[in-house]
Amino acid sequence: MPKDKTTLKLVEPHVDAETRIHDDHHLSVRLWLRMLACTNRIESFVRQRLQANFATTLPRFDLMAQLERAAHGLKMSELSQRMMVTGGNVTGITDGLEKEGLVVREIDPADRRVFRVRLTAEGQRQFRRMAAEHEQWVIGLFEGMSLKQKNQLVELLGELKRHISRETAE
Amino acid sequence: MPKDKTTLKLVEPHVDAETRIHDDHHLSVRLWLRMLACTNRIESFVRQRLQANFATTLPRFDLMAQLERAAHGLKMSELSQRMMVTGGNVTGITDGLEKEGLVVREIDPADRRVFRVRLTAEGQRQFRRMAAEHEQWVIGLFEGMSLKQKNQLVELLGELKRHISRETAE
DNA sequence: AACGAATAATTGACACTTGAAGTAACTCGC
DNA sequence: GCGAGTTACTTCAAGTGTCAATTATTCGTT
Repeated sequence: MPKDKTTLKLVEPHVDAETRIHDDHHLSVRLWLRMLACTNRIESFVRQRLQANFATTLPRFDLMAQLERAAHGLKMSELSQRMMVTGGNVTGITDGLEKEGLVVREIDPADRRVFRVRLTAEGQRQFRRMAAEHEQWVIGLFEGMSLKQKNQLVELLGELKRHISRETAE
Repeated sequence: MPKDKTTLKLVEPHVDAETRIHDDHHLSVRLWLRMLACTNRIESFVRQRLQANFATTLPRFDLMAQLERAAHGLKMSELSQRMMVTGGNVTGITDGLEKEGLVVREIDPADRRVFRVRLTAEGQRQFRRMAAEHEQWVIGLFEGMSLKQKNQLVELLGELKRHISRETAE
């Protein structure tokens, strides 16, 4: 596990992934890099807060978030799908959380290949504390946007997501 | 380096980071997770294409992209800023690219602490081939969106980026 | 000129991620 | 019931990423 203390210094905001753009680039590329820049900023902010306030990481938080709403736990493969990462990855993250007593692997009597992963009581407790703060961070980051702007963004991104799904489905 | 061949199988599109959302979540959190889902899809698409078509990776591509527009090369620290990653990271990626003869470290006579990193001729050639394709991939992914929608998104994300910069600047 | 502080880059420890290869368990058709 | 193919999970190597500590150099003050 990493350290408890983090400086929270963010990268210089004046120069970033988007700064490279010039007029000769196409709109789509500019859009993509701007989206990437926003996402990276938010993500790195959340990572640093999780590290500083809870000594944990985004993947761990993400895994616990998936489990929190699954009353009967999730299979490793379900976790892998929902987190959009490979199975080998889930194994490692689950190992870590299990070692700290935050989740457990339970054997599925119906199919002995399967593990059902569940939050422990302690895991529940910890996750709820983190989730509450996490929500406040996100709300804070989007605070400058009006309700209308946020709704527009949700709409447009929903549209984008549909198109991308088609494009990347082969 | 990983293998040349990639299956290009993307994660099942039916279940992803956003699927966890329910009505009781706040708009900002929903917005954030939707943005993250879009970005992750695009990023993983681009990664897989870079791997499959050029046997390279996104960080390498990113580093070369920074250098391409810098006639006199960039210092390691400048690369670090523009790529929004730490210095130690840049050292490693540069090592790899240098070993493959795509970039060179040149000593700065004015300040002997500094390396100026430049693309080699071979690096230039390779990058230009990759960049051309990369642009087509991105254009393809955003193809379903109208010009108006794309412009709206660029605008809204620009707004968001400004707000985030303020929030995360401490 | 010499000292201390600041800066540039590297290194090492650790975490996350992927893709490929391996093991165990299940399913289906015969 | 048995063999082939599939599925669930783990393991491994290589790359990416962070932070903290180290080394080398430069700058600013005295």
